[in-house]
Amino acid sequence: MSRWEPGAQERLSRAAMELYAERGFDEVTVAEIAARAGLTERTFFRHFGDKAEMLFANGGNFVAMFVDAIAAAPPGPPLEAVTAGLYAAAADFEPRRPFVLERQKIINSHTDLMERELLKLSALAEAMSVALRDRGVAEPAASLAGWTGLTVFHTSFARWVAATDGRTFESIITESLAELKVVAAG
Amino acid sequence: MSRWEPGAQERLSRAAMELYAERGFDEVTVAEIAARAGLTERTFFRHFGDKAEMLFANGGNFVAMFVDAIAAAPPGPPLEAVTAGLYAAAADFEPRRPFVLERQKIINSHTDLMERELLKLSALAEAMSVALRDRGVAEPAASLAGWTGLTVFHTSFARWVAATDGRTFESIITESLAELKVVAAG
DNA sequence: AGAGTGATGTCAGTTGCTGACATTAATTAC
DNA sequence: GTAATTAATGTCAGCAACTGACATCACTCT
Repeated sequence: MSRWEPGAQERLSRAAMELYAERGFDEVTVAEIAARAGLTERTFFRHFGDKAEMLFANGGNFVAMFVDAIAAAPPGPPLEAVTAGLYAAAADFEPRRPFVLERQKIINSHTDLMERELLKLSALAEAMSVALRDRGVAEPAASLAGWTGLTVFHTSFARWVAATDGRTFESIITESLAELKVVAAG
Repeated sequence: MSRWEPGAQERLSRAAMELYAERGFDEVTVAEIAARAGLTERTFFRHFGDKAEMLFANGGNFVAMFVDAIAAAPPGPPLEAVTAGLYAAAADFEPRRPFVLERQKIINSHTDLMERELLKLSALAEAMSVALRDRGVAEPAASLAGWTGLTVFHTSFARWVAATDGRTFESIITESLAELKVVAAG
């Protein structure tokens, strides 16, 4: 037993998600989030660097999924290793669809949050590029493949979020990859 | 003759660039920028939406260059229209290299500025996608080509900025495009 | 028992940013 | 030619994000 209710970070996350969904990101103050979590504004900033960060706090796992899949992929062309990462992500997202949609609705409704998301996505592209270089892929191929992976992920994700027909993320990625090869061939 | 010195926006831009370069983005207050420009903090925010925006204020022209080049490109595969946009941008950047490098140094030194830059770049990718759809390119090919254009631009730009051997932006783009085709072929 | 640790609270302060209203040269309306 | 309007700026008051310094106190280690 500790002096305070445990799980402060979790409570802050929940409170923030609820309030953002109820009233919109910039209609909610940090003090309100903290109050609903039974904590103080100052404590909020000890757990999250800023007001937006809580929506991206588990970004490390996200990147690791891609990187691990790339590292574990059998030898072959870089885009195939990246593809392994894409499928790993799709498998992770698919069962969490309701949560992911809710979160994305919040993000898409506010520019600051979109900025932050793009920063995280660019970090993903760079991490994939590094993972490819670790497999011996030279520049500029590694960076191009990393960013191409991001292109496929990002456009496929948008289609998956918008889909109303229950299509799987995986099938959208498969289609996008095929289409990309046609487009890139010029 | 008007009541005040003309060119307030220009003065604010210059003052900000100087101060950001001298002391770093977040060591400079808006009040200081305004004072150096002979204006008031309140006036600063009438010209620029926020402290970062001045570094991206001419982003409209930038996007327009790509979009116009895509619209004007002869009929052909989408990636060739995008390529026309890339070369147009390279021609625009090349003679302004010293300024571009200085600006990029500031941006790369601060996360908030990188976020904003990525937002502008994603707007570029979306604008290119729209321009391609206007030429009759279907989805998802249009989005994939637009974001692939961004991939080539962004990675080539980074190499051009880092280059110490005086290589031209155009030659880097040509090389990146060739490499991209190899990578995407899988 | 005493010392130390770690998560939280308290408080005061800076700064980005906004709304409401005032000012006044230049312009336009009559 | 005077009056009304406009446009760019100034003044002032205030909110909310974020930070640093220091206090608290259950728990743990020695």
